[in-house]
Amino acid sequence: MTIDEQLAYLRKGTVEIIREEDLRAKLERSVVKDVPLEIKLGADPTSPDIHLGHTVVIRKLRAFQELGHTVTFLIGDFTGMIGDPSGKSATRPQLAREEIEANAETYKTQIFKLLDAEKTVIDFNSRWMEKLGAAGFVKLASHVTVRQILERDDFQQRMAENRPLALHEVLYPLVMAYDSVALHSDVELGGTDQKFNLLMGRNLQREYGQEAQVAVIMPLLEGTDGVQKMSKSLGNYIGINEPPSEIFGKVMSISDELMWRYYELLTDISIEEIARMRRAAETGERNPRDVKAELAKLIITDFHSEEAARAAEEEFNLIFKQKQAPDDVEERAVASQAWKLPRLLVETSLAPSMAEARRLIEQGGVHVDGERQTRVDYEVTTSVDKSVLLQVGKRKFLRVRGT
RNA sequence: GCAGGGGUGGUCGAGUGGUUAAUGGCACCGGGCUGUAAACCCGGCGGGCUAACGCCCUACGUAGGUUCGAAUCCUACCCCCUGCACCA
Repeated sequence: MTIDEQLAYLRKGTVEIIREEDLRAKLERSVVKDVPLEIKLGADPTSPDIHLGHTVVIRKLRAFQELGHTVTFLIGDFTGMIGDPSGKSATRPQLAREEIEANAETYKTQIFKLLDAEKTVIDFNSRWMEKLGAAGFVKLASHVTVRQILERDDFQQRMAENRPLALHEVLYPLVMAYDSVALHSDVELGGTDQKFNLLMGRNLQREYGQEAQVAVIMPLLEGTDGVQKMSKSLGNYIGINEPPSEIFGKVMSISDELMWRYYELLTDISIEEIARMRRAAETGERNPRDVKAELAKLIITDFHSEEAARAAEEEFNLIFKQKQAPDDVEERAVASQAWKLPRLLVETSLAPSMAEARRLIEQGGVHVDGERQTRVDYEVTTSVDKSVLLQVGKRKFLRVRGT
């Protein structure tokens, strides 16, 4: 690829590249000197469950990797010990060394579904932060003024709105920036929420006499609700470790508008091709539903396999097109007896409480052997000989058999 | 420490002695319409017992108190936020 082609490839999906001229220069130099660029991506060690939102930037990391550059997946175990600045919840307990190791392993198995394990460096920022010591830290802090730090938008807002801003939160960007210095990072990737931190890295690198890194800023992926950013705490996420059928279902229920966004940020399909598909769907040439199913399969293929994707689609069609129960419903053993339906639902955890179970039944959300049951005094007799199929809502199935 | 403001259900936020399990929004759950789209519409949304009427328990920072009756009044305590702080 020519430099221009590389730039175009790297630009796909980005919100901003600061600065693109710098990136071009770095790419050119890399070719001339035959030295790969150092690409950095920081990760929080406290929640190693990766969802699709995280994969947006990981995919971009892969793009750099494909072009032959060195990518470092930096686990912020030191910053993690301080705590997340944006969360106002109680300070997180310090992670033990073993927990961090365990989380790192979890990260690896997940990110290597997208990245080339052979060419990915996993590092920890405690490696240099711990060596720094208090004196070193103070010295580090002297490179940045309070005014510079307070320029950060969310800091300003919090000051203006009289909301709390803890001192350590102010130090957070400083540590992140120092990571770039320690790694001699050429490019750092991050979401739009990281813009300030990435720029701080540039500033600090200059302070330390290094060439400033390029900040490649990716959008924050909207969650399944299509409005707020995808996050675990908002419950609008699709985890990459979720079972294929789960991913399929979640993707199918996103809005059509959001589907295009997912195509752009979560697949390798080109912008032009996506535009074509969109026209086809809007003119009725293709059913948007089918386009969405394609997307679901592509995503599942990334994290599971093509077969798993096909199987998930089949199961989905069985349940929702033919309104049948899937083939492989989990079977649970319960005592052989006559059960009051609400009691049975609670016993099998299909409902969290008796009150909730009654509600579900009365509202028509419960089927027994395919028959809707709306009476809370309905009785189900379980025995060893035959299993009974319970369905709660549209998607929860369970077979019970007496012991 | 001092001054002021504040702590209500998953969340935001009403409520300042009684029909308040606590208005309303959001989130969530079930149903309907569909392509399980989205949007929209209907219903629900602390828990236990009951086929049901209904009964009971728990809940408005914590602990006491006043009262026939308290989320609402009083006392103490805890926590959070903002401001003050030096020279004087």
